[in-house]
Amino acid sequence: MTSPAVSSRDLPHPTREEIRLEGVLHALSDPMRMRIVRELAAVGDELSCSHFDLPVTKSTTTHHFRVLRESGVLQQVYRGTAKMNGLRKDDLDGLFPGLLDCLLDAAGRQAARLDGA
Amino acid sequence: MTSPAVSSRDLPHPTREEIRLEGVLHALSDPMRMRIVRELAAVGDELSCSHFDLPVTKSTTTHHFRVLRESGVLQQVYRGTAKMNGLRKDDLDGLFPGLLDCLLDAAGRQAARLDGA
DNA sequence: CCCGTACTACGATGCCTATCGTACGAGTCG
DNA sequence: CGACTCGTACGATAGGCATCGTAGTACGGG
Repeated sequence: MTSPAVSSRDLPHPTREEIRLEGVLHALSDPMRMRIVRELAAVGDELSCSHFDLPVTKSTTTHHFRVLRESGVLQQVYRGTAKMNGLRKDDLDGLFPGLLDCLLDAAGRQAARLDGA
Repeated sequence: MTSPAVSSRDLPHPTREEIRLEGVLHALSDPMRMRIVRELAAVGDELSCSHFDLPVTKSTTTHHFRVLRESGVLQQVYRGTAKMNGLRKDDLDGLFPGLLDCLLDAAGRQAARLDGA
């Protein structure tokens, strides 16, 4: 029960230079995907796909994670059977300083507002 | 040649409370629409639809302006035959402080980067 | 009143996408 | 090995959307 090795299954990621703002905004314009990113940011660590309990099937969950990865918002890596997901905060901050925090803050404000707080 | 009156033709706008982050992000995830918003922010004033010289037909331009209005990014009003467009900066800043400036900055950085500056 | 300008409405088209279900592959543990 | 878990692949479906062209409406000026 040592820490599980990173699998050789490779997942295509855009390089930092390939990340496009419109792609990031499109990825985050879906509530399900914004929810994933918010949870990831709140934890501040990598999370497995199965950690998320989304109101959609697993196929659809896989789809959303792929969109987030291909737009450059997440990095994904297999560890054993789990696929770990992490925010690409450094890359996003490097390209668009402050944007991620701003978006997360905006999402938090809207969530608080709509929850009748 | 007095200043042209505001027409009675009414255009439906969301109230501030009805504006949704996902709608705003979706609206700005289209390069044509981001271009419109950037130009509007740079001028800092209202502009008529015809001021913009976009590489699409006028039908498509109308469509993009409607998406921006219905998502709450723009306010539109007829003045004579012209339809004037203004950023709803106060409403957006009230809901999501700093977000608009952050997005504009991000778009500016990407434009500078891709223009080989 | 007629014309030109500014913008819209509508229909068509082709693509993208969110969702599902089922069948499958990769890895772990007994 | 065999069973179980995690996640993928593929096909289907339904809806959304960016784009166009054409025809039409609203407004202002001669």
